[in-house]
Amino acid sequence: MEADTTAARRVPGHPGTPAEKRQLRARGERTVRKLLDAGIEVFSRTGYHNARVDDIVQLAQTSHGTFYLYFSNKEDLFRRLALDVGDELTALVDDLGELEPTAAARAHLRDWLRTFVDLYRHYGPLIRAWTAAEIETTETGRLGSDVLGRFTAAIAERVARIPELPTDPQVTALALVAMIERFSFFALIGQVEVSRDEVADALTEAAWRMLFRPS
Amino acid sequence: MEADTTAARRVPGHPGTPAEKRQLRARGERTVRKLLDAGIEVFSRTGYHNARVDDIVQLAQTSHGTFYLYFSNKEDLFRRLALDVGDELTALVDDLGELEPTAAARAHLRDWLRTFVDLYRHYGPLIRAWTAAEIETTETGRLGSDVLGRFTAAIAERVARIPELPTDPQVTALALVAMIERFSFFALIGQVEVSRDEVADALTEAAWRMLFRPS
Amino acid sequence: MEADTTAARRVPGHPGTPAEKRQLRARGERTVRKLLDAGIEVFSRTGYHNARVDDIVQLAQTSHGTFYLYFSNKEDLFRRLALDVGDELTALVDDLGELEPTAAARAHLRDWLRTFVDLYRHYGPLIRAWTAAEIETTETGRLGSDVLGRFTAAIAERVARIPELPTDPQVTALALVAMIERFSFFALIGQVEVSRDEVADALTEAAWRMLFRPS
Amino acid sequence: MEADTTAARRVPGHPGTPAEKRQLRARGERTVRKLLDAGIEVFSRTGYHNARVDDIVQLAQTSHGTFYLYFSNKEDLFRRLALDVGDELTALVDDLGELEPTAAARAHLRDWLRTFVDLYRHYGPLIRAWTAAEIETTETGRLGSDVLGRFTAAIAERVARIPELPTDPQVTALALVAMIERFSFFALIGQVEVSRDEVADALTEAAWRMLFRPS
DNA sequence: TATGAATGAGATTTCATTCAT
DNA sequence: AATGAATGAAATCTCATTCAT
Repeated sequence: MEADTTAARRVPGHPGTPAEKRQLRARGERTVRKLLDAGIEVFSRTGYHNARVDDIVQLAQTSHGTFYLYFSNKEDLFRRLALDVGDELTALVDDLGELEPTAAARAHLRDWLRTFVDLYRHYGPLIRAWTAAEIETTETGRLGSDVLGRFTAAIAERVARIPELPTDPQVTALALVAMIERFSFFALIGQVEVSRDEVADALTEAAWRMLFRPS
Repeated sequence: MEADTTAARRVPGHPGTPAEKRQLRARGERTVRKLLDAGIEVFSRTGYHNARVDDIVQLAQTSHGTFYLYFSNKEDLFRRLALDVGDELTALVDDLGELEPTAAARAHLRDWLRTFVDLYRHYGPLIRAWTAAEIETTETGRLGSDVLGRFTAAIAERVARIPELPTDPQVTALALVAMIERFSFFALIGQVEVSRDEVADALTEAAWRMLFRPS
Repeated sequence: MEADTTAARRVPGHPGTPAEKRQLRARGERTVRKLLDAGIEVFSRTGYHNARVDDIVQLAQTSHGTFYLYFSNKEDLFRRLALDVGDELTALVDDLGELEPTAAARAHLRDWLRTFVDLYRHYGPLIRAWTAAEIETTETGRLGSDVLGRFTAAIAERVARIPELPTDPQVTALALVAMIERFSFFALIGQVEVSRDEVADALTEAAWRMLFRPS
Repeated sequence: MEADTTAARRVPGHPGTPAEKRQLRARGERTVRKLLDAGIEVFSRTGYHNARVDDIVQLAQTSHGTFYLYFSNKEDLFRRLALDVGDELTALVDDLGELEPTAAARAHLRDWLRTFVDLYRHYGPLIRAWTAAEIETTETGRLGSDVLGRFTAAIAERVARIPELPTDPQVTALALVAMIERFSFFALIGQVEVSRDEVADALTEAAWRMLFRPS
């Protein structure tokens, strides 16, 4: 088992060292990845509070000790996942095009919503955990609000450029986000029997009606 | 002095056994009421999972023993509250008038949404706990889905009577409910700074736009 | 900090799940052993019902947590001990020689009864707990009956080979076992002041009289 | 509700008073009787420790308050029952005739054992609870030992009058009692399938063999 | 880097007993 | 004489986190 390592050390000079170190680092990274994935899975299945470190560790096929080697506690793991989601959502919002009453813009919105629904399928449970607001009212709780706030703000910015919209862009954006998030959730838990595309279509239609008068 | 408490000892009180079985006198009823109210308050403040029976009991100014006299555990209390909410929501939905493109209907909807927002302010934490899906995926969890399903169905029924609406009434209703519920939530937790009436107005506007073309 | 402990939350650890599942290392095994020994000691001193997990844990010099790492509850520990006793009794019964009206056989029986009395001194409290029938009328309760049944059956088999015995071997064997067990018990709790050897002698004499006519 | 009482008080002089008092006393006695009977039943079913005051009270169709009106606690009820058993056993032992190697004496013994088995059927669980020695090592615990001691002593007295018995009468008597008690128990719980009379016959035969050489 | 074992604070739950009517 | 309600001490049990190897 140690044979390879020994062999590597035989190589004279530094060349071998980095490689070996990189090897170890790779292993650690793999472990972290396994834990994060397990975290998503377990949080999804049971929610933040019912998730036990033990469940995560078992699914990741590691030990408690290892868990605390990489994360300072359960919330820490959650926070890292939340940051990931935040990044994804931020990236996503950048892809959102202009909101104009054109067929092209509408098609673009539909595609964008499809991506959102996919994202929600993967990370939804985390997003819900934020909004469930049951997490200790600390940093992590605010983190969720912040991400959601930025997400909404970015949309509001687009909404603001729509002429002749009587309502406050902030409020309209929030109504949109609310609908999109919750509808995705309902679709996810099977409250309504629809495919990913149908969800996106329905949301597109609803959003379009809210934003634009018919020509 | 006597205290054998093997867990397996008795069938672990199917939730609800205690209080539903016995015929309560006035005093008992008062106590149950106090506990239920304390439950709402505590669940609101800290969420379902962070709520400890101890908190509820303290707020209700009774003892642990008394709590378990009437409820078999925390979830049991929650279930009873959830049933109440279900009743209130069902009652509310009956008050929803026809959805027609008239000023009167619109005013009625706005009033109705105000009532909803008030209700949400009182019971919101419970509703969220349902949807957070963090409660054991048992009876109680389904209870939430059921109530929400009935609520949505009732709205769908009204929506179906609107002529010339291109989208599926079920889906439209769900989009509406999603928006209403989540927007109320965002408003409640202060994600957006708006009064009860402003929330109702915004929701009315958004809903109206989704449902009706301008004359 | 995290401490949601709704009882219903997990299937309440079928007794035995913990320790039987995991592969124990030396240290773990030592701990289990300490707990089992402490269990015998505490059950002996105070009886099954008065024994608190706390007592066992203290005597074993471990913590509550550790106890529940290996046993799902008090009854689980008891069950494991009962299985041990069952094994010992089964092994003992194999050592019982033929029952013949010879001096050698009688001497052998006396020795055998001495061993039994020793065993009873060690495990008696457990055996009594079975028969006290105070333990939940479940698996564990039946366990006792089973072991006792096998024990009696093995003796009955020997008895059946005695010629000219007018009574039913089964019944005779049970009468013997009844006498042996209960007399040991009386001796143990000091109902009668006799040494281990005196108990064995008395039982031998009584048994011999029941089984054989004088030559 | 107070009407009758008032009416009774109208009757001049004492005549009415006693009758009324006697009435009340009778009611109280009936309640005590109900509680004692319920005690036997519940102790029999579940043993001393698992018996909850609540079970007894429910079976007796009274309330907690009433229970503590007549008994100072659970042990008190048990003690009163134990005293009853003691009385019965003492009475029974007086009926035991001489132990002589005659057919008449043997027949008498068999009848006596039948009575014992009947008694055991009714009070056995209490007797076992004594001997389980799990009751707080107080007065009540000793009570059981005492009764059993007297019972054994009375038998030892008869045994002592048997000529040519090589073993100590005390020890022999105890062996007899041990066998009788435990065998009855085994029969009671169905360890062996025998009728009351068969139990008595088997015990008679075994006892006789222990006490007398064949003529 | 990894791990199984151990810990103990904190939550839940039971039930004998007392209280007020 | 009777009762339903309330109590709280004491027990059980869980699980996030630390430790020793």
